[in-house]
Amino acid sequence: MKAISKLKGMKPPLRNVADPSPLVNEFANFCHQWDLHRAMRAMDAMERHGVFADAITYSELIKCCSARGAVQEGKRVHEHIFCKGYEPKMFVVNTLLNMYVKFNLLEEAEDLFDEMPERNVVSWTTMISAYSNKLNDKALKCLILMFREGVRPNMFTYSSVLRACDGLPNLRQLHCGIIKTGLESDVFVRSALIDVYSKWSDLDNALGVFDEMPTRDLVVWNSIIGGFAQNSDGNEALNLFKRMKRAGFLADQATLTSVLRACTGLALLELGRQVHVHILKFDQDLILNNALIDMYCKCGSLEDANSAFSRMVEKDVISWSTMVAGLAQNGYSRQALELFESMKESGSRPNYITVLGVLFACSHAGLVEKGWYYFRSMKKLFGVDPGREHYGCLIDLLGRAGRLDEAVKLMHEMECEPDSVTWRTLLGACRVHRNVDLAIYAAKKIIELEPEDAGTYILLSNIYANTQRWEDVAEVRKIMTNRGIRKTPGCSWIEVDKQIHVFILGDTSHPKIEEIVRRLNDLIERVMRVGYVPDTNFVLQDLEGEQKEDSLRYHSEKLAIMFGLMNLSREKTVRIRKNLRICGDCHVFAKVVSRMEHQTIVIRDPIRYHHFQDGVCSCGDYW
DNA sequence: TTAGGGTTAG
Repeated sequence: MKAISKLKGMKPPLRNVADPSPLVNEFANFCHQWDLHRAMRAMDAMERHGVFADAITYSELIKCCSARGAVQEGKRVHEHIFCKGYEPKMFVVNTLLNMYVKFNLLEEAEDLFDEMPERNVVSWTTMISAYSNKLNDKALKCLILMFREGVRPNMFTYSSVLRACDGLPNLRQLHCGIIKTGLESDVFVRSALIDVYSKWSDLDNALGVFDEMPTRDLVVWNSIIGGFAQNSDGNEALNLFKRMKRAGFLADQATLTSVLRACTGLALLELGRQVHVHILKFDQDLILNNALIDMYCKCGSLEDANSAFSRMVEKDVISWSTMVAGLAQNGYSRQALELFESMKESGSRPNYITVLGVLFACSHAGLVEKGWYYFRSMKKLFGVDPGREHYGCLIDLLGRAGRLDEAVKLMHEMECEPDSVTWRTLLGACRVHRNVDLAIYAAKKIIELEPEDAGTYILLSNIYANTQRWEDVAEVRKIMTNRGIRKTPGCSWIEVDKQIHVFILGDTSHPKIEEIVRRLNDLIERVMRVGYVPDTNFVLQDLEGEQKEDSLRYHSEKLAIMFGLMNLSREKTVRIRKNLRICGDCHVFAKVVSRMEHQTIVIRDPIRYHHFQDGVCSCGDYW
C-alpha cells in the first residue's frame, strides 16, 4: 500500500468529477444503487483510463463493500483511490479506516492510520472503537495521543473509549473529563457510562447517571435494566422494567433478555412464562431464545426448556451449552450427554463452558472413567485447556466416588491456585464421606480466601464440637466475634399465584404463619410415622450447634414446602429457591414428603438443584 | 466519515 504522506501535495490525475465522463457517471450510478459487482467493473474501466470519481462516490462504494462484507473488493477500492498520486479527502480515508475496523483487519487499519498525514477526531475515534473492549490499553493510549496532537474528543470518542476502562478509578477519571467538556448530556455517552459503571458493579453511580437524565431512550432503559439484571439484583431490574413501561416505552429484544435474566436469578418461573408469551414476536432472536432456555433450566422446568430448545431454528454454542448444563444441573445427566453427542453431530464446536457441563453431567451420573476421558482429552478433542472450573468438576466427580486421595492429588496438579469454590467442592466430598481431618483443612482454606463467609466458620466450629475439640470451638467463635461475622438467616422463596412468599428462619411475619406451623407439625408427625427421623447430627453441616430439633422444624425450606403443599395441586411442582445451601435434615424431609404426598418438589440452593420425586433426589444425596 | 443496550459457568 502506498503511503499517503508520500503522495501529499501531488495534483489530482487526468480527470475528476468536474470533468464529466460517462465512465464516472456510470460508476456513480452503480455506487448509488449499491450494485457492487457493476460498480467494480466500472471502476476497472476508470482505472484503465486514469479517471477518478468524487470523494462522496468513493465513500459510498467503500460503505457498500463494508455492508456486503466484500473484503477483497474493499482492498481494491483502497488501491484504486491511492494510485497515480491521487490525494483522497480525509473523510474518504476515514471511511476506509472504518471498513477495515468492521472487517476486523486491525493491521490494515493501523497501517492506513499511521500513514495519514493528518487525522481528525473521526480518524482517532475509529481507531479507539477498534481497540475498545479488546485492546483496552491501546484504546486509552490513543486517547492520550489524540490529546497530544491537539485533537479534542467528542461524544463519539467518549462513548467508545468508556468501554476500554480498566477499573473504577479510570472510569471516574474519564467521567470527570466528560463532565468538564459538557458532553455528559449526550444520550450515547450516558448510556455508555451506565453500562460501564454496571460492568464494574458500581450500581449507585450507574443509577446516578440514569436519574439525572432529563430524557431517556430505549437503549438507556435497557442499559440500566441490564446493569441490575447482570449484577444479580433482579428485583431492582424488574422495578425499573415497570417504570420503563409506565414511561411509555415498548420492550425490545434486549429489554426482554434482561427481564428474563432477572426472572432466572430470582427463580420466578411464572413471571418468566408471562415474558415468554411476550417474546413470541421475536421468536427468531437467538440471544433472547438462549436466555429463555436458561430461564426454564434454572427455574427447574426442563420440559419447557426442552420444548423451547427444540423449537429454535438457529442454535449456537451458547444454546447447546445452556441446555447441556441445564440438564446436568437438574439431575438429567444421561440426557445431557446424549444432547452433547447431538451437538457434536450438528457441527457446533464445544467451548470452555460446554465442557464444564459435560464434566458436571459425568460427575452426577458417577461416570468416573468417562469424566477422566473428557478431562484428559478436552484439549485434543475440543481445543480447550482445562481451567480451574474443569478441575473443580473432576474433584467433584472423584469426591462423589469417594476417591478423596485422588481429588487432593488433582488439586496439587492444578496450574492455577485452587480458589474457595474448589476448596468448597472438596469440603462437600469430605461431608459425604465423613473425612473430618480433610474437612478441617479445606474449611480453613475457605476461611483464608473468604473471611466473611459465616457458614464456613460455623461448619468448622461444629466439626470441632463433634470431635470434642472444645478449645478449637472457642477459638473459632472468638474469631467470628472479633471479625463481626454473623450467620445469614436461612431464607426461602416460593411463587404461588404470581405472588412471591418469603420465609425466613425465626420470622413470623407471614400472614398465614400460624396455619403453616400447625400443618407443618402435623406433617412432621405423619412423616415420622413412616420412618423420618429428624437429623440432629450436625457433623459437617453449617448449622448452628445450639439448634435442636425444634428449630430444625421451622427451617425456611420446611415452611416453604408446607406452604406449597397447602396452595398447589398435586400435579404442580413445588418450586423453592433458598439463599443458603439446603440442610441435611430438610433434604431427608423433602425426600420423604415427595413420596408420601405424591408431590414433586424442586429446591434450588446457591450451588445445586434438588428435584425430589418419589423419595429420591436428583443430586444423589451429594451436595 | 466516528459512538451506546441483551444469552451459557463461577
